[in-house]
Amino acid sequence: MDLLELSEQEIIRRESLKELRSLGIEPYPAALFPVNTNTVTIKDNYKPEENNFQEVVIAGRIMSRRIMGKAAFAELQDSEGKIQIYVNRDELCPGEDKTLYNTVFKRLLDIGDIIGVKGYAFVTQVGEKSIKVTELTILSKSIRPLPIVKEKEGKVYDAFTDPEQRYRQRYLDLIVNPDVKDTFIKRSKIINTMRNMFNERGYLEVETPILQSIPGGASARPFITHHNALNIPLYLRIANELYLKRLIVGGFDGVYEFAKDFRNEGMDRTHNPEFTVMEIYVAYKDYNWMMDFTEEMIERVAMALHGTTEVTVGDKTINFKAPFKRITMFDAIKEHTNIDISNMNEDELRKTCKELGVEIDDTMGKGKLVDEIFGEKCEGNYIQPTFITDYPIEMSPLCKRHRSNPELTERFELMVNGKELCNAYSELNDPIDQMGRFQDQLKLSEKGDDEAMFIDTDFVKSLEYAMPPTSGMGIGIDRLAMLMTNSPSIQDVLFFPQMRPEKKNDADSNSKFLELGIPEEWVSLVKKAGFTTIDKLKEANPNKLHQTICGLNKKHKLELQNPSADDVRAWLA
RNA sequence: GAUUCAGUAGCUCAGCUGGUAGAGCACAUCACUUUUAAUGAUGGGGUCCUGGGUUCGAACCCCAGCUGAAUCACCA
Repeated sequence: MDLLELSEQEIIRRESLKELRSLGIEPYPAALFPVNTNTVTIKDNYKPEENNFQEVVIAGRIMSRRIMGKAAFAELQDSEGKIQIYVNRDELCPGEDKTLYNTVFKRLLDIGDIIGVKGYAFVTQVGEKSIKVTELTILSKSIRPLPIVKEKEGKVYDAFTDPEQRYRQRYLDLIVNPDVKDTFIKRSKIINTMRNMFNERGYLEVETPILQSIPGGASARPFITHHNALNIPLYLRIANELYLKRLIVGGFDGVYEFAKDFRNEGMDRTHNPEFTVMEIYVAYKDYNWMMDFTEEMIERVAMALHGTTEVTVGDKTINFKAPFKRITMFDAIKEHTNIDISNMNEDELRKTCKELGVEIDDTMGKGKLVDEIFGEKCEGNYIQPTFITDYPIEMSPLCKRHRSNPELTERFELMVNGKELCNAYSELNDPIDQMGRFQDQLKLSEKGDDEAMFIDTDFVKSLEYAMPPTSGMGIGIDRLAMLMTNSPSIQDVLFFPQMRPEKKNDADSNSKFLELGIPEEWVSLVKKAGFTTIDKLKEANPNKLHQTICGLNKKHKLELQNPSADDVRAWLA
């Protein structure tokens, strides 16, 4: 790294690093550090009258410092929280040599450094539980300044808020914005709660292929890649449904997977190109059973996270207490439009869409028309958890026909806060019907629907060996996490949301500058002056370049022998 | 994809009608033994996102681009 590319603060920290080493202190020691407790345990359990926590060893990052002469306070942050430490010169350095306090602690350490301390708990005059430090070890020196966030009485000053920096440098976000950590701890708890419930019931957690030669199980545009050895295209999965159902054919009674799926579509507040879905399939069940199972699961998640079924989401309170409201799709449309579409044919549906002002196009079949009406007129109204049931058959090519109406399917979606959260079926296990439905998808595809499903003949073959009656359910984990943590954007529940790559530094390599006869020690100065490429340099005014780089030499006290104006002209010739 | 807004010091942000680049925190030096957004004094720190244009003169006006955000559209 070129010193001239660094800010003043970074240079000072690098010099501190050298000075530490010259004092015989390794800023990145190899040995373990024997931590015996943590900040929050001390804060929660220290009682001065019990005189406990009198030999504590903790480690963490220095988040603030208040130095006054022979005494200093600092805040140490570990994975659990923060605690104040008190460093007194004569307690840290009982002998004659006060270097560790005067030089190392006061001057060479910075906010952001990771240190270990040994000491004992006490309460300061203003009543704050603190650790008096008797030994101090540098564990890792930070050479880049951290964003400084200050806080007083719950009010945050100079918060680190720029979304671009927060997402690109999530580690900084986690260090300085403690609530962020909490969101991800909750996310993990959601998954664990679900996993525990499934395991209690004896269902098996499985893994299925992410690279698939036919991207099946959903309607979406896939990412495509290439396998060199096989010389075939492979797709990143858009769903894992067809593989999990093969496992039910294979004889497992319950299988589930927390899966990353990938869809090559737009990105916005609720869509990331890769996202997490949990899908579960249980043999000998139907979608009515699955509704009971789903509401129990979600209620349990809410209780595990919040200790109550009521969760605040934006300006709304959502109650996840089971049972949830259940309504058929046709009844939902009737409720919100006063129109009964249950007996309409395709032309009548088109007419109805026009009357309702729902935008449609010629590629849409009957199912898609119904879906459009629902999406436009109903979906947003279901704030409290609501099961929408019995979808038209055209929209659900993997779902079993309704037991009492062959135009419909035994399908439900769970709507919460106006958005779809779960999708579930009594799974289609009639292989001949399944093949016919795939062929209908092919027709839709020929009609221009670029999201119609591919035919997976191997999956149909598996059904021909007989799959037990099965119910399956999928739930978007990111969206569930958004609801349960009151996060308005999917980016807030993904550690590393997809971002456009940062623009590249287009500087030419130093060797190209050397070829022009520029001495090595001057190349970085030329770049610092703004001439980062040879092309830019060729257009430079030699006199101005000469003055600029000589100025930089002086300014940064590099004490190089200045080149003559003729030398500079020769570089540009 | 459309529209709007934003990009200035390590961080958060000012910057008037176009006239020498500003503050707080952070950093450096000094003072200070229980502070807590510590304090006081002094000081250093800038590719004003990038590239063009207009102008005697651009952080500011115009054009193009990059990145992000919001709204809408698309999308199980």
